Amino acid sequence: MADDKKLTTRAADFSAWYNEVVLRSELADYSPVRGCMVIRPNGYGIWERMQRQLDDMFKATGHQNAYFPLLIPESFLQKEAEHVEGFAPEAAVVTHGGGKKLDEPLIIRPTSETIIYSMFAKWVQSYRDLPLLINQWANVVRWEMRTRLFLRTTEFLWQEGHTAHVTHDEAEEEARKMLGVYRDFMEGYIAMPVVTGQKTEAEKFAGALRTYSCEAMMQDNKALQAGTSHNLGQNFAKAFELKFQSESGSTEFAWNTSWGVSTRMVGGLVMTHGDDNGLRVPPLLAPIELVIVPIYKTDEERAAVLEAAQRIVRSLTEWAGRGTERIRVHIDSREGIKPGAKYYEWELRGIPLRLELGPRDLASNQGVLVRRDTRVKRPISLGTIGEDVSDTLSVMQRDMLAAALDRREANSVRERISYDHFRQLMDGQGGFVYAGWCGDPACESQIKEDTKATIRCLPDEEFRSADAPTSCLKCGRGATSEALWAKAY
RNA sequence: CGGGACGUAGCGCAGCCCGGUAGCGCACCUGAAUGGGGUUCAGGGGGUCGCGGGUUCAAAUCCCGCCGUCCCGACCA
Repeated sequence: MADDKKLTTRAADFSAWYNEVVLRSELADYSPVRGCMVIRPNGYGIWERMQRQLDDMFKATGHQNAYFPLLIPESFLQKEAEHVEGFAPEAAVVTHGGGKKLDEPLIIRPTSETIIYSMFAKWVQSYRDLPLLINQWANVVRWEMRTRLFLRTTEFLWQEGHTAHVTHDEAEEEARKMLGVYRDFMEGYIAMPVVTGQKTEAEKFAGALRTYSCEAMMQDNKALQAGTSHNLGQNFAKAFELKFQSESGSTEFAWNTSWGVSTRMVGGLVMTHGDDNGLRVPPLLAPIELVIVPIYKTDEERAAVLEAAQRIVRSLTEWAGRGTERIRVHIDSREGIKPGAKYYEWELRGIPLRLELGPRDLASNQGVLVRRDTRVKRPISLGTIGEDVSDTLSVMQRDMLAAALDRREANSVRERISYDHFRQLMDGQGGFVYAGWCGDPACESQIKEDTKATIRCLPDEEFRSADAPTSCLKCGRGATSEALWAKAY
């Protein structure tokens, strides 16, 4: 496994620290193909748990899974003007098949609006066929200039929801509802607090009427767009003739939404919770919640400790205090590796809890439980280990969210500051700045040019300042809205 | 695509300036001891020196070309 004993510290260089944690905790590796990563079992285990939870949430809100083709005819992409402009530059194109040049090139999907709405058009005739609520788990390809493990890879795994509705308001409600589902998941499972809000015209999805997003703050104070939800209006319905007959007999175009989250969330997890000892995985997403490290000298002790460890595993997996969701536990019984080396290894991989178990413990029917987030050690009785472990995991899940929230608020600026002060801030420590905006795209792009900061979103009411800003951060004219400014990934 | 750095064992690097038997640390394999926070000793395996060409008696080293990676910009879930 890892060769160097210590991790580069975050303070020195966040990027180097991030890459090192991802590689050394065995979440992912570089692949032979430019910009594509290999997701290793440790990373895929976390993604799998994210998938399972989100999938349950999508089903609970009435959605069904389906699957659409990887290859999309080039002409499909061109049917929606803004969409092709946004995605053509980063398209990967298949030009040959069966040894012959294709009449029409095929695009490897960068997103599936076009192919999906072309099918929706066949499936929908009447208002009675609506709403149509579909989700797809898939891989997509976007040929980005620069890539970064999990955050921006050429190929990535994601989920894209696509729906069709009778009215604008119903589509709007759907887009909003799914944004809320994302927020619940990110805060409840990744323990990563987010600010929700609407994207500006400059930042919205190519082809959307309106885009909403979840914005999280990483430990270097930069923003990560962790999920988006779009009200597509009738743009794609018109491009693909997705029409239906209304109750009154008229022919109408449907209203669509699309929404997605990706393997980028794994990167967000690392940059939200990692520390100088490696990764920290929130318990609800950890493939293994508790690792037992046996300690022994003699063969007899080894036999006794391993036997006790197996008893604990049985009692934990049979413990029904969490209903059908059993505690995920692993015994590290590898020989020839000292316990201390195992501690470091499991800490690097971010496993939430460790149980140290040796002859001294067995004598008193206890073990030493160590939390990954705080690294605090505590003796626990083996008699009530199910309750104890389960409770500790719940506390950790809450504590990790609270810590991330505290950090975000400590690095957010809500006082009205001058543009000079803002530039200084963005040049130095960064962070989230809430400030007025006149609504003029010229101010928006000038600020981006000056500072590299962008409007992450126009925050939803819950996140807005108590005293609404009255003037624009840049030009001083009257503010039409409050904007969240930050440098972003 | 512009600016910078780099490519030598699985990983991290030295060697290159000044050409002459390819090295070090970690990891890996074998054996013994060790074992409550990164064990120790002994032995061992593993390399087309990114690729192609040139100069030379001789190239990891000098010259030319190409490819790739990373960092900084423009693009982005």
